[in-house]
Amino acid sequence: MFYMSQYDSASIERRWQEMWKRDEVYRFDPASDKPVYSIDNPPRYTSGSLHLGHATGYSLIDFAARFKRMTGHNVFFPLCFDVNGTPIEVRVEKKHDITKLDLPRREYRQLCSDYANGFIDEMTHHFEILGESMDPSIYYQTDAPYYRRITQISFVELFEKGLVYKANFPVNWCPRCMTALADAEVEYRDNVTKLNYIRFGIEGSDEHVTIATTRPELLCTCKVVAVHPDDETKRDLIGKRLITPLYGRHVEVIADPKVDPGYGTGNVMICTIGDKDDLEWVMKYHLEMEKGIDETGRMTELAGKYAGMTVPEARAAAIDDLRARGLLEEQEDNPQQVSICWRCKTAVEYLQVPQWFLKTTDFKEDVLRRSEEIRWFPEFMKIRLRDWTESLEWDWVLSRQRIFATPIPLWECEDCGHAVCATKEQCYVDPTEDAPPVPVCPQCGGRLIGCTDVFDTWMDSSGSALYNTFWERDAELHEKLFPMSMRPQSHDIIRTWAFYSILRCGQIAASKPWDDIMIHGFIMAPDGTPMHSSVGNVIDPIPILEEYGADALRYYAATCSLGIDHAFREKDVIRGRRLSNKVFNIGQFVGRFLGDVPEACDSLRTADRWIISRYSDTVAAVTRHFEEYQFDKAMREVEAFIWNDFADNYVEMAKGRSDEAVRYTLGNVFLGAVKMLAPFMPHVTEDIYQEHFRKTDGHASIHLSPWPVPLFSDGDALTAGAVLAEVIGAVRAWKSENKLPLNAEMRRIELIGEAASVLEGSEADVSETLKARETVVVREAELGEEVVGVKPDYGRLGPAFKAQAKSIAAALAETDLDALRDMLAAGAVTVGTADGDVVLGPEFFKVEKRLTLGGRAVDTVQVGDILVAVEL
RNA sequence: GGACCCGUGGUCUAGGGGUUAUGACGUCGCCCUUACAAGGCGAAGGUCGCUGGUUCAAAUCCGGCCGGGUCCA
Repeated sequence: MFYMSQYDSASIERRWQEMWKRDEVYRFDPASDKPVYSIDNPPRYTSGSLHLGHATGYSLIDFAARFKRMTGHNVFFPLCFDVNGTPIEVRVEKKHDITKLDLPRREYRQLCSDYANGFIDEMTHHFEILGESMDPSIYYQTDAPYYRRITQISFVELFEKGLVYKANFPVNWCPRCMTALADAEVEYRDNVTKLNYIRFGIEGSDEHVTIATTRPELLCTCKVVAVHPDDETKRDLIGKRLITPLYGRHVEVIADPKVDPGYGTGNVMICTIGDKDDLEWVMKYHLEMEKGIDETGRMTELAGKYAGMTVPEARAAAIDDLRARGLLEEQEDNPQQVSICWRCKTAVEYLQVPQWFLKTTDFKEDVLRRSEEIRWFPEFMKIRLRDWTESLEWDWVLSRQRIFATPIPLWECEDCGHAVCATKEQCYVDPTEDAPPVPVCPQCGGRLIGCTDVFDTWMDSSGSALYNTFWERDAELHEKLFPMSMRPQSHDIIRTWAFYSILRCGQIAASKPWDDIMIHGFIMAPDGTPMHSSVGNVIDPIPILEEYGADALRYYAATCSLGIDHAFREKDVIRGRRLSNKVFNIGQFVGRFLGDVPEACDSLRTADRWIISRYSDTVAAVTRHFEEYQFDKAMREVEAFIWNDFADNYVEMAKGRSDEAVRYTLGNVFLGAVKMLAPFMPHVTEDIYQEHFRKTDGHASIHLSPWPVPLFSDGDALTAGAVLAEVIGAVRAWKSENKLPLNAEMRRIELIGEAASVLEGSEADVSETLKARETVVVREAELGEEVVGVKPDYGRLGPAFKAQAKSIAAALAETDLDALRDMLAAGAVTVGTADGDVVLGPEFFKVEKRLTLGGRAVDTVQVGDILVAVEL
């Protein structure tokens, strides 16, 4: 027979990937009676290139999917893509050098759609070569009418429940994208700007007041000036009126405790509006809102001579004019954090624009309660959701003034502003093209105009648990599938995807969206810093995949524990490749024994009972780790078992055997071990299964075969096996120290002492493994027993004597070895402490003995209480 | 500024009250052994960030400090 000595990942992986696809191995069966395990899989954003973070993240999800499939579940794991939103628009605008105003909506949308859809085939292929077991039979993409229909229907329900309202309210506005942004879409960037000290005249006087501001261009909307009420030096100012420079407007001075007297001059000009503090004051004092900046980020007519300038231009011009008139006293550097758009990084302004809102703040308690019903992995990530939820002050701005997203299914009356919502039956509907459900306004008979706003893309995303469970598509299936089993996602989108999903499933279905949520971290560059294309440290996973194989990359993914970020470690991929190779080679060797594996066996040796017990304990531990999404622990456990216990120890002992017991043991243990590895390394395990086990185990794929169950765990065998491994290890070390090859022949091994009796029956295993002609177990030889050490067992003393343990330990430390030895030989040790004498039985001591063998020309190795005599 | 996570041999990492601290990578030595040299066996290498406290007992629990990270203001 021809054996490949090296595992060739490339050809083997391709072969099984093709088989899985052809045979639809991962197909979800809607008609099945098996318990469902459903995954609210993150639709991959159609941005093209595969990032190492995606490769790792989706592999973690795949581990859960494959495990659940093998434990008898009907797994729902959709192949899906997120095709929506501003990032695609940004790229398309860049590519074609256009803005959203340059093209009819339909054409603009088509450009985006073509661009994004062009990536889908390649991205699907990426999932396949990573071995992800997503099911194309339940495919979806978020820009499709069938998906958008669900988003719209859910909106119709919310609208009908009175949870949607339109308000003229200041929102975060991105002047580049020309759209409103939710708080969650705003990022912050450190920036240094100038703090400008500007003179305001005092009404009816020649004197002036100096005010420090970073935004002189907003002088045109200055409504009021505030000082701190406890600021003695400014008490006289309160109630007076000041004259704004450049504009000559008269504004009142008020006292407000929110003013920081230490910042600038302690005088604050309040404009409508520059930042969140302004906004707070606007609300508190009901200031009239004036719009100094328009939707494109340019100054309005209010700004007078600066009208039409961009914000930075206007700021520079205003400073020049102030300086020219002697109104600018000084400038100093002012570090600040500027709000920026998370998509395009443009500075965000607060603008008052009519927007559609979903009531959110009323549901904070609701979200918190439901998040308690969900099992979080890791648990501490729940705190992030709680903190975010509790800190929310505003409702969710649903509307965006963009194009490539789901249209808001509303029409508004041209005359009275009354809003008409689409009917559920109409959806999917595009109000910019389709007719409203009623011909004219039901209130005044006016003409209805289709809404041109679209939804925030989180409105689509947060409905994935509803879409996946056939909500409004198939009532019976929905009942069966909802809530879903598990949501996997990264920690950065807890405040968005997780939060909005919980919110909306609560509002629409009065339920949590899923039972479990699994949060993974990011993959960082090898030095631990984030990967950014601008830094040039992005690692492309494809060459890694080609060099080491998908199973090796997946091994790396398995080492990434949940919840925290991980630097990429190529050495772990290399380790993964070694493990693939190792397992493949074990398969080559063990395969020789697998022709005839007995159904049962009653002639098991100690070594067999040992490895079966170790195997059974491993199955139990690994299963538990999988249930808790602790893939790193599961992987470590499986790897250590296969490599150390099974290959290094058991297989070495089995080499000289061919009996029924060894065939039974190798067959069962190896099959189960390979199955435990299958979720992590689907290719090499499939290869071994197809080669050696398919006929006997009887399943078309290892991934459709049942998860292993423990056989038995025999405490005595575990102890004996550990001793056996220790003895073998000690003799190997002895050979190594004596510069002997491992396979050096030995005449005789004698295992001496009471403790050696556990190895009775394992003599052949010792001989065969260590190349000894003979091994004997002897309870008594001409032995001398010498106690070389007596140590108090603090692990027993502590619990037994509690507070007294310290003085006992101190007294024992002063007692010499000979005295302890003599007292122990007599049965008990008496020590004097401050509280009187204490009598300690032998159970409180760890006695180190050395056995001696008189008069024989042999080398001896001590293994615990066993003396190993080796004779070459 | 707040919340959360993390500081463990040269590097990365496990362990979350019990006295001999896990493993990987790297280093060194030996070995081509009826699968695997991309392997096996063995060795060296750590006062578990610092500092108080709780406890009979702390890498582990608590407080403070230092350092790194993430999310948010």
